[in-house]
Amino acid sequence: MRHLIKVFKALSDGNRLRILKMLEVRPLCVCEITEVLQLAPSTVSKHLALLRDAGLILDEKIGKWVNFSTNDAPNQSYVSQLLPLLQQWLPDDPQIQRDREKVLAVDRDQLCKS
Amino acid sequence: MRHLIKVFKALSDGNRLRILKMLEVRPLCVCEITEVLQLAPSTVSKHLALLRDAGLILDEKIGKWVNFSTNDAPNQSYVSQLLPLLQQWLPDDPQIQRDREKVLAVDRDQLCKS
DNA sequence: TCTACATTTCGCCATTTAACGAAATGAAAA
DNA sequence: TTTTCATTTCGTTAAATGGCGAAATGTAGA
Repeated sequence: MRHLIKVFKALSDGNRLRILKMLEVRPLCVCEITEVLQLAPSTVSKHLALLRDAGLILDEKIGKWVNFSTNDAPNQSYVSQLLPLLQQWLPDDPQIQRDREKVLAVDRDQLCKS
Repeated sequence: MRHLIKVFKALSDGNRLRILKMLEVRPLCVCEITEVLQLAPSTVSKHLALLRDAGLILDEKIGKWVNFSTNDAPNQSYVSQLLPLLQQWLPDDPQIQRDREKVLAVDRDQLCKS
């Protein structure tokens, strides 16, 4: 039960839901997510750690950046059944739509230097 | 998105998950749930209000008692897709199993007078 | 009407959570 | 090696959360 609670807790925050819906578009690094959510990098990092610990996302270090992506082939059954549901939810949410447009416009190399 | 967050928040507490799994056995009143969870009635009432506001359970006042039951025909799509998943989860959790045995043993008329 | 009692509401307290900035970490580039 | 910079960790603060007991609510039965 502990793991299930951890998954639901991870899903019960608006900013973390926004992150998951952004990652449906493509993998992202911390500074890209920071730009879209307009939060402090340390805050975004904490959200991502929570999502990772719940098994909802994966992180892969590539050079200077860490790429975060949705955990599409999870061995945990909770996540493998919840992620497809989440993918079909909130398609018309204006906040989510704005986030996704921003994701498409964001360029990592331009963004992260400033 | 607000409603989805409310549903996930309602699901992200151990005692509320225990309540939902108990209600899979049969409808229950506050004092029966109080007996199984060993919490104060006011605390249980608060948990139930949260689950009701999320659309996960229904309440029906019958005389002195209020019967709570899982919302099996919900018009909200989140709940209608999540409840079947929850029903197939945690079948072997020892805590959940103990709760269900207690539910079967509890007698409302004997219990609530004390 | 008066009493009993299941439930809810209110006020309070301890813990958790989400946010921030500053400092630490670690890899790439100069 | 030294600097740069993406990311994480740490410490702090304000708000949310889960718990309790006491008081309020409302219905059933005497």
